[in-house]
Amino acid sequence: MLPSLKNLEYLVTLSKYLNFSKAAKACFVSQSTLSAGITKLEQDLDACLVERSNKSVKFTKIGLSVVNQANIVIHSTKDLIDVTKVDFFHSHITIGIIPTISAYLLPNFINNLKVAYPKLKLTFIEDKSEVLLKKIQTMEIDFAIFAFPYDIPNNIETYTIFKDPLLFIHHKGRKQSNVKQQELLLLEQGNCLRDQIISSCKIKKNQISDCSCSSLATLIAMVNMNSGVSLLPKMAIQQNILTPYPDIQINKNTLAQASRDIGIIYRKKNSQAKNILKTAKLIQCPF
Amino acid sequence: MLPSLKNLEYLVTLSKYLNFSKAAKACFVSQSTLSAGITKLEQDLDACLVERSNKSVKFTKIGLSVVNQANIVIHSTKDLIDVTKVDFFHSHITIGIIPTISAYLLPNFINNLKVAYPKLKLTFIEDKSEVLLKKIQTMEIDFAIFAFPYDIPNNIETYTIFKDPLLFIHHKGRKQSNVKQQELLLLEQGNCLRDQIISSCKIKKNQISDCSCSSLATLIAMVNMNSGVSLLPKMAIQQNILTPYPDIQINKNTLAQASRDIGIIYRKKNSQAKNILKTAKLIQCPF
DNA sequence: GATTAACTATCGTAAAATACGATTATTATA
DNA sequence: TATAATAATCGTATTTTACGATAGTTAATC
Repeated sequence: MLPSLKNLEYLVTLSKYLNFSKAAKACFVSQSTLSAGITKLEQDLDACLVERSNKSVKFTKIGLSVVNQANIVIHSTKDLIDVTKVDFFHSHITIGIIPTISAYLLPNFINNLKVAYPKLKLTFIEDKSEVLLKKIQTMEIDFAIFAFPYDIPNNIETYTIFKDPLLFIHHKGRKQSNVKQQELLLLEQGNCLRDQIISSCKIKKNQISDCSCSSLATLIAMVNMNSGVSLLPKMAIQQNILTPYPDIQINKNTLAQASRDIGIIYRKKNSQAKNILKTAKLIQCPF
Repeated sequence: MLPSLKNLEYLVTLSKYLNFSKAAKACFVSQSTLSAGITKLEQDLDACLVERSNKSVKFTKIGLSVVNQANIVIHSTKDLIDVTKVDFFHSHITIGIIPTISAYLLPNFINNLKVAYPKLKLTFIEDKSEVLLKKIQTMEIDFAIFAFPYDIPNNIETYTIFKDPLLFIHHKGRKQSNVKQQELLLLEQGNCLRDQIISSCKIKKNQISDCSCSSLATLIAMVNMNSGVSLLPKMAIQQNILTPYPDIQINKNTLAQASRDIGIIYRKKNSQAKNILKTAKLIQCPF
């Protein structure tokens, strides 16, 4: 039978004092308890560990080996407690982030993290909202930087940090102010920004162009060619994403008040929720 | 608080099955017991280890670390059980032996041991009976090869193997048959053979020579010079110890029936007593 | 939207382990 | 022979552990 840790501790203490009463005192138990513990241990291990007389306590060879091994067991158990005391800010965390945010937020965020929590090790995973959501569920990532609105399951918590306006962009040669049929360029299906633009601006289906882009860069290039109009997150524009395209104009009034929310998601049951929020507070609005 | 080994095993099993009911079955306990065990473990460690839902069991990072460390603890506990299962005949034992026996008995004994128990490692300690007795008490040696009679404390067990006759030796030029005053050469005080000769032969004090020897070799040399007479263990003579001394004669009749007993001593409480006796049975009478 | 199936948590009770204090037993020493 | 030191044992109280039954939760199905 497996020995109990407590009895192993009794044995180790006894090996130091070689006296049941003194060892018992050191273990904060009665002499009879320690005596019974040692006896129990010998039964569990089916071995004679200690030879007692009223004048001396002698450990057998096996007893001494058991003391050595017991020390290993006790120390590795204490290590086990240490393992649980790892501080979040001294550990390694994995953060998900969607591509339409990543480039505009991360540089500053990483910087802030390095300053605030220099021991925190980071891994970023950039993927679509849907994929990140799954990885949150499977605990592959600790939290994800998301854009809302997004349909969030109710075991996931959200925390919004700031509002990111979506600004109307078009070629400077374009004169009309309303969006024509098939004119609105959007990212591909499955990209949350696409859906957010549609819901935020009450877009009609027939206004959306047949052609869709897999990245903002492509989309901007197409607007620059006057293949259509679109909306861009303010944080992207702020990052001078339009500098190479002097022919694109930003119209702050058309489709006004369109916006998405930037924030994080994490599992409601995550025991590190507080620390995750502390971490998320270092995400800065770039404008 | 220190976690219990059992609960650690529950956790490790749970990490394999990721299902409380199945893990419980594998541990041969009820689902409620395993559930309570995991909860208790989390309390003991003051950490969230597992996130349960009706649909899945997920280990937290800390939970996974604890599983790893728990494996170490459990395995080192099982090693501890192995430690107690060390077979006497695969271990290292230390045997005491007195000098007046050593040379005549050991070569054969060691040979027998090597054949019977090839894995048994041996250390021999050669010293006076008194010293060996102390080392038996302190468990420095497992048993000792002794010559009797000897005053043995009653926590020590004796086991006699054979009788070793003590033979009268004298210079061949010597004519008389009784032992004169100051004629009997003996080993120094403290050597058990001295006392055994005195008690076995009812020697009178005035028969003992003033001169005493510290080894049998010296004693024989003195007999060879006709400085006195003495008694020699038969096992020594058998070993051709007298071959270099053709002037010494052995008188088998004088002081006849003088003898010592050869055997072993060991602590009564020694849990390996049976194996010690098995070992001792390989000590052979050399004649 | 009710039902089912697959889960884990919880509750009450029974059994087992553990602890304690007092006592007994042993033995070396004064 | 008495004393002092020490470990074992005994009876009782407490704590822990285990179990079965039940409740509670949630995703999937009808």
